[in-house]
Amino acid sequence: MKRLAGVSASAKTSQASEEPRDSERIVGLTTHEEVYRRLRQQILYGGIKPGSAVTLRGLADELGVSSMPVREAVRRLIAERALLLQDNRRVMVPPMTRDTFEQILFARRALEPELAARALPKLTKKDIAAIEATDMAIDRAMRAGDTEGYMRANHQFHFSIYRKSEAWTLVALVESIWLQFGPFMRTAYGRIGTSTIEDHHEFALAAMNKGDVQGLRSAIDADIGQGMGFIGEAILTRAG
Amino acid sequence: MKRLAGVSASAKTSQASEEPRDSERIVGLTTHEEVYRRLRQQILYGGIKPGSAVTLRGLADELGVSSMPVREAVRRLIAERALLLQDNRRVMVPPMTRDTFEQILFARRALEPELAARALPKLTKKDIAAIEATDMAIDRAMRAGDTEGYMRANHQFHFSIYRKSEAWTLVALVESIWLQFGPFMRTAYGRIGTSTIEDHHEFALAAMNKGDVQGLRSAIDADIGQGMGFIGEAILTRAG
DNA sequence: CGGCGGCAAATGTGATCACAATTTTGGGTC
DNA sequence: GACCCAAAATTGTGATCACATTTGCCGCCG
Repeated sequence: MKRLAGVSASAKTSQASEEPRDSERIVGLTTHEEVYRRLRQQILYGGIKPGSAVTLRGLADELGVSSMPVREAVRRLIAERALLLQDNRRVMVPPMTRDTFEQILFARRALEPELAARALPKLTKKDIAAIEATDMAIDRAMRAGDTEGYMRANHQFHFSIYRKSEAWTLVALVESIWLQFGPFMRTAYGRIGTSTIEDHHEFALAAMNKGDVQGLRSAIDADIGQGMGFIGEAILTRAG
Repeated sequence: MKRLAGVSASAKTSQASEEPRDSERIVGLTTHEEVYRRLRQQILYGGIKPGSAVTLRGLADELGVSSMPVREAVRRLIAERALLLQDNRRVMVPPMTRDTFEQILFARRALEPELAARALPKLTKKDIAAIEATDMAIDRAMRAGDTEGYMRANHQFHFSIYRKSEAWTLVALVESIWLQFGPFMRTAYGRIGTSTIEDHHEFALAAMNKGDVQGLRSAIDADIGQGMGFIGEAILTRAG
């Protein structure tokens, strides 16, 4: 088995050879790891709508693997709170509530500025240049109205900074938090559009170039508050 | 199969009243859920030493279940960072490093005082009385040198407060953090003994009785700083 | 006596089957 | 036409088997 090669997000897959192609034996990725990463991306960038259900056999058929790796990947995502195991033992993308949203906002402001501050002394000129390039990609996606591209680039912008802190324990906490509001973010942007977004990345980049720790903290905090407030108002006015 | 506790619930009807310990609503327990909770307790209260390896078949034989539920439980604990999947694909209790320890300390101080503050307005007289009783259990365990009893009671003291906040997203984050330093804490206390512990629970209780939010925040923060600093110095001086 | 190679045991991973519980569906009654 | 109940399909859970990789042990050769 182990097809899974180039299956696109929600599109129906084209029939491929059932032979296990060992072309990518270079990376020692297990099947459930691949399934995990694929599902994770779909959730993180809004490929699956909040409230929609996922089934083990459904995912297994879609990805061309047995249900075994899917079970492990789904179990892992449930533990990370990216998926929700209901009392019926059915699995769904968790719907967002006002309470959850507010707590996520608090946790982000408590952790992410700190991560940025820890990363700052370790950022090289090349790192900052790469981050600036990512920021330009964000602008391009925003102007093009490419919601998924925006979300990917925005995620990369933040975590290419945070990862430089090498504070893996805190980074893992923040990654788990992002997984929880990903689908929700997509819904918000999909409804409002990306053209009206105005982030604080310029201030963050300026602070990075100056080595201004406190300025970077403030910029990240402001970016979180602005972006989350933006999408928070956009959706939580109807249900939460 | 499904031995596990001498109770062979045939999964047909909901067997009630099995575990009076952690009072959670346990009705439709699956096998992997039972395995998960058992492993979780062992890790949280130091039943397994940091660095020691666990094997799927070993746990399965020990608990009298097949490897299937163990795989799911272990996968879940890996996702929660309570266990570590090494490159060899072997699973172990993560060893503590100075960096990880410092990040856990930061995250605890960032989140737990807030949880306590959110819980305070929802605490009834009866809740506070129960928390005081738990604190007395802590003292008893401390004087008796009962390390595991102390850890259980201390865990209960903190989380019986935090859970009252009903901020489940934040509580989940903090639970994940506790899972990560549990084994380590046990090692420290086992080496030093519990008789020298001096927590700030009295101050916390006083603040709760007065409804003093800021005082409660400070007490929890001090309790974290003191306790973590204590065990931090105790061990990280040798390796980390 | 110590390093080295190879063979057996142990282990993680994936697939498949069986079963219980839930959901869905279809037909029949009022 | 609405409601209800039974049968069928769907789904999650657990067990077992097969296989590749890793670990550990033991003897061999230097």
